[in-house]
Amino acid sequence: MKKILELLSEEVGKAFEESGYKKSAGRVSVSNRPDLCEYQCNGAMALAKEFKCAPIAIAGAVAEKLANNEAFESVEAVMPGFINMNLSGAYLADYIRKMSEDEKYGVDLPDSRTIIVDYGGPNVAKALHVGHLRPAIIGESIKHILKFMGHNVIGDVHMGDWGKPMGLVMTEIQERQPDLPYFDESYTGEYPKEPPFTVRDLEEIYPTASAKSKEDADYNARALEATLKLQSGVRGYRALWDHIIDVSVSDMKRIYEKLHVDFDLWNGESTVQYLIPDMVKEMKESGVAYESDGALVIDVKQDTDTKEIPPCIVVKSDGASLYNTTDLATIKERVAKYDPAQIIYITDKRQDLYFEQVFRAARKAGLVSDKVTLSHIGFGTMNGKDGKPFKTRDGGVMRLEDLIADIQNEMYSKIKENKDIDDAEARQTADTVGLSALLYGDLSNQAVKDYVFDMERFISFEGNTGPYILYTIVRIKSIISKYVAQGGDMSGLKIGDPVNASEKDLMKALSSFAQTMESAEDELAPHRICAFIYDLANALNSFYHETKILSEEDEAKKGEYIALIDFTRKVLETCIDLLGFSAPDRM
RNA sequence: GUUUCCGUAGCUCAGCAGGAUAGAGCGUUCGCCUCCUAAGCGAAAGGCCGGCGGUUCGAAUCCGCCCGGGAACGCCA
Repeated sequence: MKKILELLSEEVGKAFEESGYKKSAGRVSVSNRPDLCEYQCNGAMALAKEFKCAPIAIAGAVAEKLANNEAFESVEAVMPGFINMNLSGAYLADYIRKMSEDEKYGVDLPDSRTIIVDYGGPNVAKALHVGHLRPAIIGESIKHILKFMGHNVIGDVHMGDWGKPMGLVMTEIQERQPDLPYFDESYTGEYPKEPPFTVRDLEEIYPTASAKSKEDADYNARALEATLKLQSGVRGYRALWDHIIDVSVSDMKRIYEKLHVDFDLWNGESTVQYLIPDMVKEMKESGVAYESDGALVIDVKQDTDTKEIPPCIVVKSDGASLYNTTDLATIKERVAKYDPAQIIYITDKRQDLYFEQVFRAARKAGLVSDKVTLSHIGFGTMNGKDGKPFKTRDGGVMRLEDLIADIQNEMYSKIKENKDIDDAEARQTADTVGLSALLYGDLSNQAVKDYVFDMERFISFEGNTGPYILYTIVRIKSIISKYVAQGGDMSGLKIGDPVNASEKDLMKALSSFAQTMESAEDELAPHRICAFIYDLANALNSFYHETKILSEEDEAKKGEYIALIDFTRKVLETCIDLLGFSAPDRM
């Protein structure tokens, strides 16, 4: 079904045409002067020069043609040449009714593509920390948005499980337990089933190893050697690696679940090892890759470049593969396995240049055709209140699990302060509302920008926050359950024509859902949805205050109100689901 | 140094296929609960949209040059 702005633009476009101008001048937008009108068209002013006449004359002629159009309550030409319009309540309500009956609430799904979203990017050698928050929740939301828009979306966590961090961890384990059979290359027996470390150990081993490698060149060399041994398939190293993966992945799943983040694929850099030798061989044979300073590289410079783009290193001079190698091989695998129309990478924006190199190298090496879109969404940093990257109170890197727990605990205290409810329910509500605070606080910002993590602001029930949105939904749920308890029947209720300004405003807010979803998809921008539901929640709350719903004496009108707020609830719940959280029944 | 992203109210952020008086929230000030959740609603105050030029009838939005901040720039991811 068509979007409201499309429908209005068509009407106005027709009027332009009838007046002897081009139809495209009739583009209608939401008014930026709500005090003057609801919708506006600025097309007359653009035409003035071409037709050498005053824009107001054109606007006047067009407005006249629209005078009896049933879509509008009023159409007015205003100096210097604006066409100001107010919608007829019946027309708007009719649109909302159709929208509410549509499976996708009025969003058209013209094409369905296979899209792979590569997000999360945790490293199995390290515990998930705050730096893993943004890729997880932005990616998850984008995945939901694309699915809603009818695409076949595959989310891949794409773990870092094959690079130097693995070598570092193994080296440190060897330091501590040199007698383990994994390090004895003459050992031929079965390796132990139980891992020689716990998740807690792992969390501490990597930072220790990483620090040592920076100070101790010999240690660093051993780590690189261990990495290479793993990659070349030395049996003991593979067995130890399996333990690391098992321990780490089950812990990751547990934490991602708390964020409602769910991956379709738990692949990693290691997944595509089998493709690397042939891929590298082909690159050499075709001549796209050549040796430079001992490493194998692909030139990715282009004539149109405004800067020097260094070549993409495919194989390091020591023969080991790296991030680039596995990413290229992963592209090859994804194309072969899923034939995607698009692959979207969600990472820190510092990797912009890196992805530019990889994308170019992939195309140059013929790994993907030009039909496949390769996109990189680079997001900014989550900062503390001091404007610097977020740290714990003592300056360390905060574990993701602790961050989630902190916000949920804060929310718990807040709920207990405000309401007298039992602990179990408070706890559960706090988890739900706390998660909304965390996700909304992040996703309501444009992804590329850095943002300030401000616990107090995020958990506030006032302003543009997750809890405010949930509060609005809970309010609706509460009215509806009272309505049902009073004997009201939800089936067969229909939205009526608006009887007051706030009801009409609520409908106008609802009507831009399709527009919102389209821009969220085009721009891969969850914050568009946040802006939309914030407006919608405001419109609902204004309506709530001006309209007595349950005490409405006209039963038919009461039913229409209920139908309208229930539809509002559905739209709000659809949207928060796209953001990755849900609403409780009470709070 | 080069490239790139960002600079909007005291604070945190929207707006950017150019449009009429630049929007929210927080904070500040003032109203509103005999009534469906006041964790709410309404109102006031608060701005040379980093600066200077250009394109245009019209620029926060497009272009150029500056200034300020972040980031990246061959064997990390």
